[in-house]
Amino acid sequence: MDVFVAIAEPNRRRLLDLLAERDRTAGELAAALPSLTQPGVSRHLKVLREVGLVRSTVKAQTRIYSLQPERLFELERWISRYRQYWGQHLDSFEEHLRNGTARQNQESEMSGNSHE
Amino acid sequence: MDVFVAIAEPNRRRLLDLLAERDRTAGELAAALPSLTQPGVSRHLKVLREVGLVRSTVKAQTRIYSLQPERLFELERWISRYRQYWGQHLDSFEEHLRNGTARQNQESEMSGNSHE
DNA sequence: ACATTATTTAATCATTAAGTTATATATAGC
DNA sequence: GCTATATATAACTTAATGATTAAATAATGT
Repeated sequence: MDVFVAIAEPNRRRLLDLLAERDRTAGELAAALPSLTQPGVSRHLKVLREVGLVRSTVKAQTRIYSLQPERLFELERWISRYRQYWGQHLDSFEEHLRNGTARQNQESEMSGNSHE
Repeated sequence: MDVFVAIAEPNRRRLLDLLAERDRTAGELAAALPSLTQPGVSRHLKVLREVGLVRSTVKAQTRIYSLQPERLFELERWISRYRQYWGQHLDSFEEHLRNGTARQNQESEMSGNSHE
């Protein structure tokens, strides 16, 4: 699995966000995601470990997880190409986003000029 | 499907990259991804359309695709939180990435200090 | 109207992902 | 050594993804 797939899962993004604040034990992380069972969280943590986005160290019976942000840079590098599109007028862009967020599937297809 | 899942697929990232250069017809895009069949590319384009990352307009029998970068801003907003981690020393960070890219699964688990 | 070109949609199949419960592992404290 | 606690792994099920081939749709040129 690669970084892009790893962060596609919202629970895993949430886990990373929590670890960006501070290190936490697996138990704390599991408790922070009440929509999942403990083994479920553990499996997401395993994915994050395997992809190199987090690291864990054993402390007594607990495992302390910490963020390993290096590989997020791949994402940064990819998105940087598109930064030109907002870059300048960030504010109006964010507003545009907020307005346009409703109409998803526009299927514009405004048809050519053949029969009119 | 959301933006994060949409860009998790490498062919779809490639399609966006191609459209970042310039508008292209569906045929040109299909030809640019020789590892996929034409219907396969068409389906990826459909995903990108539905998620709002591209738009298509009919021109004669061809469909011209163009990038619709707005929704990529969601990704930008998420990653921006992590930008603090490289931000300053970008160069050394990229090098670190290059070096560390081999050892993926570190499973550090350096075990506690109980039996030593 | 017919053949051709460009593209999408449908049907199908294999693979992968994610969730669940039950179980295993490992450490701590008595 | 036994029990409790913390966490991971296994086994299993279900759902989603992506690829393929075949067929449908739409516009063009004759």
